[in-house]
Amino acid sequence: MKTTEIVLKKPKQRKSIGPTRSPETRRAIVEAAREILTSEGYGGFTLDAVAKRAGASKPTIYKWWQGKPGLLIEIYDQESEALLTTPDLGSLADELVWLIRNLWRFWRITACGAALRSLIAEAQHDGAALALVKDRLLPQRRSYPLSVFERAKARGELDADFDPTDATDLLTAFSWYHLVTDTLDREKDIEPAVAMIAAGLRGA
Amino acid sequence: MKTTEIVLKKPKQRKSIGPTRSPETRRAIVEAAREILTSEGYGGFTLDAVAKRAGASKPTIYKWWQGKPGLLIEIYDQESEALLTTPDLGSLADELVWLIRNLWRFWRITACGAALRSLIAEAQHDGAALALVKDRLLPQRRSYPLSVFERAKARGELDADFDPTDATDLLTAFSWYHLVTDTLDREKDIEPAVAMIAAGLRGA
Amino acid sequence: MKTTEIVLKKPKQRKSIGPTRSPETRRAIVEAAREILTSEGYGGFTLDAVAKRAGASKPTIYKWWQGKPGLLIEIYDQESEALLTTPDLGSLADELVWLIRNLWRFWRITACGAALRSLIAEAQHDGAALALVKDRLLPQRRSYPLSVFERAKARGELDADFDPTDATDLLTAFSWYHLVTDTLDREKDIEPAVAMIAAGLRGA
Amino acid sequence: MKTTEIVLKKPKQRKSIGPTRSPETRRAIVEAAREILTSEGYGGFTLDAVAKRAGASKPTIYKWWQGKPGLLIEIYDQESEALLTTPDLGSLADELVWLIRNLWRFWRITACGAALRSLIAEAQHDGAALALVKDRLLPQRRSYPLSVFERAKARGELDADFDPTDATDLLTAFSWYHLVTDTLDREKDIEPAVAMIAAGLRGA
DNA sequence: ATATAAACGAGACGGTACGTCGGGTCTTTTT
DNA sequence: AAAAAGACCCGACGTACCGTCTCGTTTATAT
Repeated sequence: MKTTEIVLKKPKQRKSIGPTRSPETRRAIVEAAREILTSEGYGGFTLDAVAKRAGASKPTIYKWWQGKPGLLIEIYDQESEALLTTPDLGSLADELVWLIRNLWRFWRITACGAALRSLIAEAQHDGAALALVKDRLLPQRRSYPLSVFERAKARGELDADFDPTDATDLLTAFSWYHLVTDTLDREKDIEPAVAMIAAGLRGA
Repeated sequence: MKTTEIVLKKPKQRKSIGPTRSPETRRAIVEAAREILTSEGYGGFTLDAVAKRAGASKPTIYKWWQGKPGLLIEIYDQESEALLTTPDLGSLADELVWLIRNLWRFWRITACGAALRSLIAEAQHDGAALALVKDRLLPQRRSYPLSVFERAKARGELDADFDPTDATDLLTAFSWYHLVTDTLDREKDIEPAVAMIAAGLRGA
Repeated sequence: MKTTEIVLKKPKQRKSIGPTRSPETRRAIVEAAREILTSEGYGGFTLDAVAKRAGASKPTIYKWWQGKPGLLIEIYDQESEALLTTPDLGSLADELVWLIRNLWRFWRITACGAALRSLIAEAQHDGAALALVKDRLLPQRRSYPLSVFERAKARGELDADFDPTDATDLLTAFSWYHLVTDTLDREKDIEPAVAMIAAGLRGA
Repeated sequence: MKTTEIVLKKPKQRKSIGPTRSPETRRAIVEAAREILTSEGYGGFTLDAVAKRAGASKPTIYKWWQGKPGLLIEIYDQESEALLTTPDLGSLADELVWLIRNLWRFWRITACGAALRSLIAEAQHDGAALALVKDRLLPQRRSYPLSVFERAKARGELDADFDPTDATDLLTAFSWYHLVTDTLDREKDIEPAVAMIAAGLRGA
């Protein structure tokens, strides 16, 4: 995935603001990383490129984010604030479909899809990246569908003591699978999969 | 992931055997790749290392396999011949559990787990690798659980016209998820997941 | 000196004609070598390219010409038959100027200039090439101006026992210098140099 | 020209000394290049070898010297400081003989002979190398015999308005010819050639 | 006021791997 | 017996990122 050199804007030079971390530099780096990730994907996402675009220096990036994975995590964290809460649609299955479709669209539109793909790729050869994914990303992601399951319990679709962990993992696996095979646009696959899982939950 | 240089055996030099592809060289290269993948993982899997260990030349590798992804696919193809057929265990759920457990063990024991992890990683920045995965690997893998579903149909657990595609993809997603998060040893996760899916299938 | 792939004509495939050297193959190889040398220069003159263009195989080239230098020598030998004999111009200096100008033009027009440049380049790291140049090329080249010196003796411009070796070497050096610095078009440099040498010869 | 691997000393690792070019690295690279050139000649002079011996990295070499020709030029420049000034010997011819003999010895003893041979070889297929030779090397070399000609003018051997360019080029050609034919040890050839040229100069 | 300490841009640097090119050798097959 | 074909190893090429290491500058804080 060779990428052409695209320089959208000349970053203005920042200087030290004394012995405190510069929020401006921090913002510029994350922003540059996000832009590169969006426009070039994982292939063009090198720290050299990020530093250059941000008008920052590589040591600064390594100091605060340790490396690629840390920076990617921060991007994911920041941007995932924008993930919408699932509305009450009357049934567990409908809400799960909505939730996953929303997640996929979020991944496609924001830099988070590319960030997560990159993280998964890194994690295959970098133990630290894998640890970050497991310790920082997954717990957070597990909380995303919690309200949906709570509502289903209130509705009586699920037992009150139902543990959503396994179901959540299965849904995550399903979404990751479409992410890494670059098939997030196949939204029609969502319904059958959710139907299968939802039926399983009811039956359980 | 710095790795120490491990040279197990000095490969003898091969010469050309005329205007035909040397099966010995081919074997040596695949074997070397498999060994490196097993002992070093994706991090140490460089074509330089493979060529050196195989006593082969990089141009030969690029000529016949085009690059890393092609070589990885071949390893996976070759080795996956050893995947066992699932025995008749009396129920769909039991057989699916057995099948997935067997797949995970196969991934852990052979080089195929590392190969698939590497392929998935490559596919995140290399379109050609992604295409290989989707066109060469996935179709083949979809056929793996076919006999299990056929038996379930014969048993009456599933309708005769049941299409196993969605269920297979979900099981694949589940396995890939554990692969890329390096949690193939959590076999206890298999049963709940399969139970959910199997219940969904019955309910459908 | 990156060169674009130029294939002027598709060489027809020749087959073995039995236990005799094929004159057609020989011709095709030399011709292909000459063409590449002319159009691409030393930079594009690889045996792979020659073999491909000639529709021949590298082993055939190595068998009959041993390698690049041998092939280059043959090209030079063949083509240098076309070098004109210097006419009687009435004076040694005039004839030497004519001779050198003719040589330079010959180098520029035919493949021999490029061939000699290539040979000189090869000879800087390849002892065999150097030996070929000294043993096969130089003696032959020394004979080129002989008739001019003979005429000068007859005319009385030189003593009867004059040995032209040193003068010839100096003229050769002068021409090689312009060859390797790619300044064979500076014909105006010829006269002053020859004047200097001719005056020296008279004075001697 | 297969060469045996000779490692005389294990180079100590250098680190960056900040955003300034490290003179130590520079020195180490030039030194390594010089050593390889001296011991192996042009045949063994690869940038891989230079980098390895210098304990430097190839990118550093390419960054500062662009490639082989640039490095060769620097070696020549640095080392040619050691060229001796020709003493007053009373006659132009004697001084020219002394000068050329000194040059040849200098070429034989230092790495400059090999460097110049390499440069000439490179220049036959690399336009940039040729340009370097013509623009950086030749002008400098033309100045070498200037003082000799000046003394000859003072002595009255030459007219005050004599332009030494042609004579210098002829002498350069003569020396290059012996360099590329690896006959720098034939010092007895110097006198006749110089005699011819000197006589020509007087006669002019 | 002044010294200290931290943050930062800059970019050099060693290192590893990349993917490619050309050289020279080997063996099978064809004539 | 000779040639065509092409596979093969080797070594070098020039480039891309990686992660680290100063340097010099700037500024808030501690003296």
